Amino acid sequence: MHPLAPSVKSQRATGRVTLSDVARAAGVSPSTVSRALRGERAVDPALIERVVAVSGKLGYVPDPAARALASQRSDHVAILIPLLTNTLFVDLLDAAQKTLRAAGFQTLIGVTHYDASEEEQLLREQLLHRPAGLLITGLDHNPATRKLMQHSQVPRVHLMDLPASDLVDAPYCVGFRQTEAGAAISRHLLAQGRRRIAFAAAQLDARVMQRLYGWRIALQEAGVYEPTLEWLNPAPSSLALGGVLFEQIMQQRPAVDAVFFCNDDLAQGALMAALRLGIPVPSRVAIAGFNDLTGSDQMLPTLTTVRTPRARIGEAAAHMLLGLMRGEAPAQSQLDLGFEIVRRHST
Amino acid sequence: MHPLAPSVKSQRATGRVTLSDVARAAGVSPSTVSRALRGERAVDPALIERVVAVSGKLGYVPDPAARALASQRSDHVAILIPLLTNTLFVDLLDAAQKTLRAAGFQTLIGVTHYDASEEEQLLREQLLHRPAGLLITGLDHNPATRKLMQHSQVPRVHLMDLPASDLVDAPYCVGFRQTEAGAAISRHLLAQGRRRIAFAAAQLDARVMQRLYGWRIALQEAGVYEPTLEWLNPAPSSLALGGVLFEQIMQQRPAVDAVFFCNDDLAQGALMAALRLGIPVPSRVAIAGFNDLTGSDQMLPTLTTVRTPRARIGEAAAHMLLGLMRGEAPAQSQLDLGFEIVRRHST
DNA sequence: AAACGATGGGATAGCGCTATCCTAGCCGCA
DNA sequence: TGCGGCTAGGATAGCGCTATCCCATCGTTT
Repeated sequence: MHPLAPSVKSQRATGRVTLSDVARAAGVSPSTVSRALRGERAVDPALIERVVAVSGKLGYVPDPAARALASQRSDHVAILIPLLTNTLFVDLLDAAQKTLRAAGFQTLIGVTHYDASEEEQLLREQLLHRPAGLLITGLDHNPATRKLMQHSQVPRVHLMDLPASDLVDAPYCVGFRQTEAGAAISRHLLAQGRRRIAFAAAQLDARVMQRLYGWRIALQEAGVYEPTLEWLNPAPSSLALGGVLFEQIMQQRPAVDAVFFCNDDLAQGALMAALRLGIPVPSRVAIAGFNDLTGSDQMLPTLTTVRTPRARIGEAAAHMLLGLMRGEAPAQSQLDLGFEIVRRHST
Repeated sequence: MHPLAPSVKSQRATGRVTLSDVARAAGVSPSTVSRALRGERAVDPALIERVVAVSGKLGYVPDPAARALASQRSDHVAILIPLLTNTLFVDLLDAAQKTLRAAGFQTLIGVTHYDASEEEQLLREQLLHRPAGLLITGLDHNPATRKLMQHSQVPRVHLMDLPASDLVDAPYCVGFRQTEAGAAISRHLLAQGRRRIAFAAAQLDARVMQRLYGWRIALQEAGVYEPTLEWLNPAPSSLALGGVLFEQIMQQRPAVDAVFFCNDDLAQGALMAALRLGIPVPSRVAIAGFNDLTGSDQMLPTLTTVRTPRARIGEAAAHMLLGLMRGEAPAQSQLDLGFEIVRRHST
């Protein structure tokens, strides 16, 4: 064989098929292969075809580490969510991950456990990998976290939450109006003739507080607002806690004729407690939840709740992020996907 | 300033503090910094101290991409689990992730949705990133997946499952004996005087089938095994399906006096269905579940089940993997963490 | 006709590390 | 005294890409 026509496969120590191997086999320069494969700049269509064919034949797969090192940008997308035990976030995550994977991105998942400093630490670790994008739950973050995001210049989309008003420098976000949803379900209870409507919540994150505000607004509008009907517990949300809260409310405020729980797991726990205690729902007291989680349609009675479009939020946010990563400006920086009152038998 | 004593910070285009910067500032070679920081080979303790101090002062953080490219090994650990909607796997994941993070590893999570070819595809994508280790659920994988694992030489630990017998070439795994657990809960039902015990299952993965075998063994031992009492449904497991299965069983086999559901969500759905249908539990029929998931202690009646040590499995598997990645051989290649029958009021 | 920008290709210098080889110094031993 | 083996540091060649600069070839303009 002619010395200037080496064999197709290089004899690298690692045995990996590299971009140079493809270039040599296709008879073009590495630059051209790189450009052809990434669709960067203009490349002769015939060359693109040849390069693609050759790289397929050789089984060439780009090395993410080399790419990240050279371009200062990886194929990772960082995702920060509070919990994995709330199926809400799992649905969100699943949808986002699916969309991102299809576009060739790997997701780095960070679970903050509703802890701002853990969030900061996780973000810091994720940013080391120079993620191409960031999906982060909520809009409230500690100053260090905000600074990290600002400084890193990584395209990002916030999930679940929308800013109160249309600020000029508001970040990109996809979600729905938590306050309105809280008000809507409260108005539903009011429409059922309920007047002493309690609000019970745990895990008092920003979104829960917005639901509280919505409840307040609806009750104030109806002239039945009473501050002592707020049951706020900072502990993590759970079925058991829902039962406890419900029992407390019934004991301390027997006149309450409806309870709006900020999350379905609490409401489900309350329904179980009602069964246990023999308190008829909804005749004696109506119960409403939030999120329409798994099992809410299986309760006895079935649970009236607010269906939140978390899967669609995950997908839409991922799409918006993909656009941002390509350098496109999204049609709108805030995407409101709404919510839906699901009327069942508990109200 | 003397030309041979350049300023501490190099003027890289990226502005990043690099290992060379640290080396220059500490007056040693890059090799020494690299070794000192990684604890590789023997380095003079005084030098280590100096290097650590300097790198701290400069705010040096190693670049994972450069490291991965040079060493052919990243700081990622790939994790493959079937679902995120089953809290079982969430607990597993949370524990594993926590342990791995503490050791400086990033986790790449892949959700297979119980699909062998999706598992293969996910693994393929994850292997591109040259993970330092792999945690994978179960022991049953398609040939391509097995080949990928074999060929990649990535240290790995299998989760939840243990091989039937102590094979010589069995992979490392941490879990418990699913068959024994299935037999144990069945024996518990037998001990309660139940004789017509049905087995109801969905999402028929390998572990569910092992529980079925356990149930068969226990019932055969007691001489009450009957093949027609097996209710196997390949659909995904859910509360709703549990209710449907329970109703079918009660309708078609009214003499059944106990049902062992392969997962708690099915059992919970059955309990709700029983309430709805007015079928007294456990007096008319006992109900047992598996995994002791969230809410099982809140049911009416509370659900007897098998508590599985998934958090401990996640943690132990992560520790075992950390050892393997350091090149250590674990004390035992199979770690059985057992299970526990939780007797509550449904049996 | 000369000058010009636009187009599409190639050459090459890094990106920031680790792995490998090399070497100076030291000890122990014959 | 000499020599071999060990120890602990340095020098340097990659790892596999991308970004940048450069250049030849066009077609277009004044």
